[in-house]
Amino acid sequence: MKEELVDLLSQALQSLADAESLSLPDRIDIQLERGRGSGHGDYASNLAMRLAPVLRQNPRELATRLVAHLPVHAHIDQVEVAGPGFINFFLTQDAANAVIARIHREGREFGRSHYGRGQRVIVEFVSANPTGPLHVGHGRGAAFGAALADVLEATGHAVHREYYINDAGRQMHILAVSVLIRYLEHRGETMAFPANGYRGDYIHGIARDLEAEAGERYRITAADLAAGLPADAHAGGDKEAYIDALIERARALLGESRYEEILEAAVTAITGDIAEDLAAFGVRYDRWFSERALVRTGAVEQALEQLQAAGALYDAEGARWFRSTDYGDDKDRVVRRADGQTTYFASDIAYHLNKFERGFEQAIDVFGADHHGYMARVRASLEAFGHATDRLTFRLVQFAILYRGSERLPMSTRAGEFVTLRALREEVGNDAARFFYVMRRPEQHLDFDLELAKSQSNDNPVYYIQYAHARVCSVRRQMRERGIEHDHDNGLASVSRLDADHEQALIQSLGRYPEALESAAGNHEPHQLAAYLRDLAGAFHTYYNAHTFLVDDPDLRDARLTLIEAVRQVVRNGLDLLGVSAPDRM
RNA sequence: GCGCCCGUAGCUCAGCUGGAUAGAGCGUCGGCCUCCGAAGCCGAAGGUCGCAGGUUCGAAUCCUGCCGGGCGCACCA
Repeated sequence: MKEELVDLLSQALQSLADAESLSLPDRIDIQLERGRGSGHGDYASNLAMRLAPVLRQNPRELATRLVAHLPVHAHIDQVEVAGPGFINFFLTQDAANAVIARIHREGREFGRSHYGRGQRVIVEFVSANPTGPLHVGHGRGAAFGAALADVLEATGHAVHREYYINDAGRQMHILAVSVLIRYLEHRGETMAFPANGYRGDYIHGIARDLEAEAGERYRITAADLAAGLPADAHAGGDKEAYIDALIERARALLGESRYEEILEAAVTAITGDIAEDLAAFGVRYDRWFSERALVRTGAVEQALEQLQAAGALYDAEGARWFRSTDYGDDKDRVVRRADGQTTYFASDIAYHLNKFERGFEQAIDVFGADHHGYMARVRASLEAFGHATDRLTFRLVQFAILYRGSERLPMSTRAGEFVTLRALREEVGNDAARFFYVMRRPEQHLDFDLELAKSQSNDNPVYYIQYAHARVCSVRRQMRERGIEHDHDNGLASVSRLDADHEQALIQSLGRYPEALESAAGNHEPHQLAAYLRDLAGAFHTYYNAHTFLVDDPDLRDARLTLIEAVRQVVRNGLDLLGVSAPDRM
């Protein structure tokens, strides 16, 4: 409908220009927006106001003459010039009602579009380091990324969901020795735990599994392991130096292959745990992309060579640097350390290059807000490769702060007292968690109140929407109990009976769904969909309270039942994209 | 110090990429179940859109500068 109106306006404009021999600007962007209720029509255009200064004319008069040149259209009931020069379109009731039939015809497909024109887009999200279970902060990235991917897919993008596993580098070694020490403890050795180690309970679990599988295979004595190490932090030393020495010592004592086994076991266990957690949260991926694999295949070296060839690298202070300041970064970045190791950033460069080499036209990175410093440097590297930087979009997801009522819950990873995503899901359920995570703009800090998410009360927005769905189902059950038949075809034929204000408002709301979805996708803002669903549910509940559906008049009754079934369908379609269930009863 | 994000009702937030009287929920106050689920509905009170400039027909929205808050600024990942 929107497109048709744009078309009509441009015809009118042409016709007016011909009649008055006006010289129009080359490009005219005709904008149409939804009238926001109160008497401004279904659609409004500001065309006359935008054109008035260019043509040196009064906007209202211009609008009036434009309207006079508008072709007649069956779906337009009335056109009005209002305010400073808006052209307001009022659609006929038939045109508005047509959406009901369309919803029933398209069912689960209703709202889906080709807006994205099949564009290949890769969405990378969560990508938490495999050093421990996901915590509540990651949960937001998961829910947001999943909803964004689904929304993009629904609007005609070819979406690929990917998790980048940072399974290379120093932190993996810290993980390995953390597991090793717990393992040795279980075997009766005693040794102070490194200040810089991972002390979460899950480390014990991995150590125990390792023990069950391999028995004494990794047994070394604590005394051997501790021999010649510098002082750790609690002994007044440097925790970084200590743990690095510990890693070297462990590798030497165990030998490279046994050491690698421990590391492998630890990474596999944690990655598996993360994957299981996400799957249970309804978050699925097309691929888990390993950083180590990237290093192993030489992709990192290749990327560096390409940068070298482009003259973007230089050596200084014993290390090799990427001249990212040439591309807008604050400072240049090390890609190869003085010890010869490539950095995490070097892998990241190769990884992003790889995304485009795989043929994705758009890459979207969903990052935690604490990673915002990366945007400039990653973008810089792509620019150095000659890729258009607008092909890479970052979405920063702010932290979720947990509350229990008014009490703020502390969260810290290293200390091991963090709240896991799993614990959150168990406490409030997947539906509430998924919805709460995406109901706010991602840039907005999220206050996540556990009590509120759990409460089955009217201040919980998840239930409000789900309840709309359940209520329709309930009406259906009631109908059967009373032995009433719903003649769906008659309902469709009788939609003109839906002339009450509440019904028209509800129909209008239903008609907005495809646009809401498109806007959520286009702006990468799934929360718009959440907000839309709340509005739709609100319009439905209002209608429910104002009118009885199961009336004696069969035409009216069928029409109303057909209408609320359409509501049920749209609520369900929308919730589905957000990963929230649409229960038949609650 | 530099960079990114955020300041909208008492609280938590929308505001659709500049439009016509700034909207929800919670909370407060007052109403609605012999009627399809009250997990609901109706009404009232509550705002200088952080502050100051600028851009233009028009600014919560765009630009600049301040003020306040969060988060980053490693040859860690």
